[in-house]
Amino acid sequence: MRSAPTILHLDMDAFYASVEQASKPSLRGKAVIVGGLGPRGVVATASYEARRFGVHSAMPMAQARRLCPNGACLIPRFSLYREVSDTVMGMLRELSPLVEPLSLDEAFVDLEAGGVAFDAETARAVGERLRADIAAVTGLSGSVGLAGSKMLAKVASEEAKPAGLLLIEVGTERAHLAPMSVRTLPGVGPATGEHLRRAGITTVGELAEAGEDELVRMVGRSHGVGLYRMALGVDERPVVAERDAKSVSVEDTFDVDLHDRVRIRTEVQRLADRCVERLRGSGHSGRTIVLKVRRYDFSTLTRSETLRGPTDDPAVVREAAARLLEAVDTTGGVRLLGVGVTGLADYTQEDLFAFADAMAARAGADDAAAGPAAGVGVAAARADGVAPFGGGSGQGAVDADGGQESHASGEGAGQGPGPVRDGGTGRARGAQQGQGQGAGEVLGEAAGQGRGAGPGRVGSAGAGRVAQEGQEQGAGSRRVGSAGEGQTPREGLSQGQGHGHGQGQGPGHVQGQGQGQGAGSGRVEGAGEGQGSREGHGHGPGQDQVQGAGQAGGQGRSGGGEGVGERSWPAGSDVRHAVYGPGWVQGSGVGRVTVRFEQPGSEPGRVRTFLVDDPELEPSDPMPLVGDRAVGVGGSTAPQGA
DNA sequence: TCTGGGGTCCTGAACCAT
DNA sequence: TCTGATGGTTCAGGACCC
Repeated sequence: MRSAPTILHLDMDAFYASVEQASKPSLRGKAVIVGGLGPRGVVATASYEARRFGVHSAMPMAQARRLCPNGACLIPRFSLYREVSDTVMGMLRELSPLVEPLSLDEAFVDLEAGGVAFDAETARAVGERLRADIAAVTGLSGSVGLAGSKMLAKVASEEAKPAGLLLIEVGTERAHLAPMSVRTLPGVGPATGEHLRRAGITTVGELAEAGEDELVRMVGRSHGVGLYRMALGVDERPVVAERDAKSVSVEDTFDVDLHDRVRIRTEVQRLADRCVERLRGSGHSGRTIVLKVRRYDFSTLTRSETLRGPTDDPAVVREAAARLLEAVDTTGGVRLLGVGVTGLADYTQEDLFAFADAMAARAGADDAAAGPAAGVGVAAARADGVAPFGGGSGQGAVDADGGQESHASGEGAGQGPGPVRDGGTGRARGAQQGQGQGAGEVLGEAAGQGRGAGPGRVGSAGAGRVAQEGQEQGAGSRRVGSAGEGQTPREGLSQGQGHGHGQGQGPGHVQGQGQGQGAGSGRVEGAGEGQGSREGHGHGPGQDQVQGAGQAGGQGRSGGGEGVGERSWPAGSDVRHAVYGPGWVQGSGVGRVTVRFEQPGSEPGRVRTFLVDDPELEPSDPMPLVGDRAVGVGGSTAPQGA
């Protein structure tokens, strides 16, 4: 505990909602609710105007709408919040090198380390000036807490909200905390709070009186000791500028529970890929793979597996996640799936051991796959045209995915020296030929042709070529790989057809062409390693969007069955109209979208309604917020007239 | 009215090695 | 060889935070 209140905690007021109000003049002074708009969405932040109706964060969005029917419900725009946050954090770093961000809207600053404050008076002056500077630069308000420790500084900023500053003098901590609820203390949530309440402890003062031994007995050693010290106002934790990430994870909650085991398996594969993308993006590899499953009754379970060494190989993570899923009972339905990686290392090593482990786990298939070979592989393809693994390799007929259901099929053939790897069969060396159903991953020196359904990966390492072509017939919104032939009955919209053709060549270099035909709204995205290009066009009432580079397979994400061929315009998202300029979506439905044309700094703008497929209306990047030091977003420059 | 997403930290059980 | 103590690691789950 230091002798002067020189630890500053900044907490931006209703951050996401305030950013929305700053960037949308017509919302200033109005109730704004930011959060997920789907059937299972929850409130991330509500403006103070909305809070007066009882809306608060973590509340189901449906409930928030009932409480505040006239509030503007908007999806979060994290890229914009991040930009604003970066600006604010930059201002904090001008005060001190020791800035510890806790989230986009919150941070500790050690003013003493920055040499800008050594006593209560100078600390208060710095805090006031900071609040004014933030308001001038971003147009937003923040609350500041000042104290001799992090815990007290945070308590102070919470008390100062909204738009205030509170300084807790050193020496007064215990008296200041004593009458406050135990829930004020960090680490005391609903469970611990209830636990303490049942023991007759509701205030911090009562917590201090209970004594350390009693608290340890009640909530365990670590928590009990920490709680007791906090109750006395003792917190020696330093402000730490950089903290290493300990894990990376992605998770998705589904609008409706998933029952189809094949679909669940594919979602896990997709999450694993996204997780690895993030893992690589952060420059990490990781050793422990974690699968998270939340079931229909909201019970959550996790399963994890620790590899012999860290990996950032998507195939290894996919396979580990798939193995973990096998041990989970999903009957009854699944509402959330997640894949994470922990035990991070900031280096990437060739994950040969882990790969060998993964292969060994598929012993049966391995036997068939070793050695110079000419063979046939069969990978399962799913009902919606997605094959988690695929391709063909090895000798003899193999089932690449343990014999799962196959409703769609394709063919793949490869030739040439070098390993061909797929999800289910292990490796083979030498001249090879394979035929597989589904789309998959072919690595190695290979030349061949493949046809398969669903997203997969076709890449070749080394000198070789992979050519593929295929056709797909699918229905409704779907995930579409580049190549394939199959019939893909789908849940959701069940009409429509699509055909895709792809061709690719060369190591890490794939060129493709796509054709789309039909009434399904589809979206095809190629996520790419290497280089390449794909083209696509569509016919009929629906439209396929094709984007992509590199891998011929790629990943696609469906639009979600909102109707045939319709573009989606989530409320709050930014758009630009060829005639009226920049604006934001106020609402959409029954084939129409309502847009308000305004921007930060302008007067509240006019509202116009368009058909959802109006060709003059395009999604766009957020506009910058304010002033000279305004946050630039998405490469935008000065505001442009509407 | 039905509960997001991305994290961190802690605890206890099980297992293994010494 | 068996048994018990001890400590490290892994795994699963819970609580909490923003």
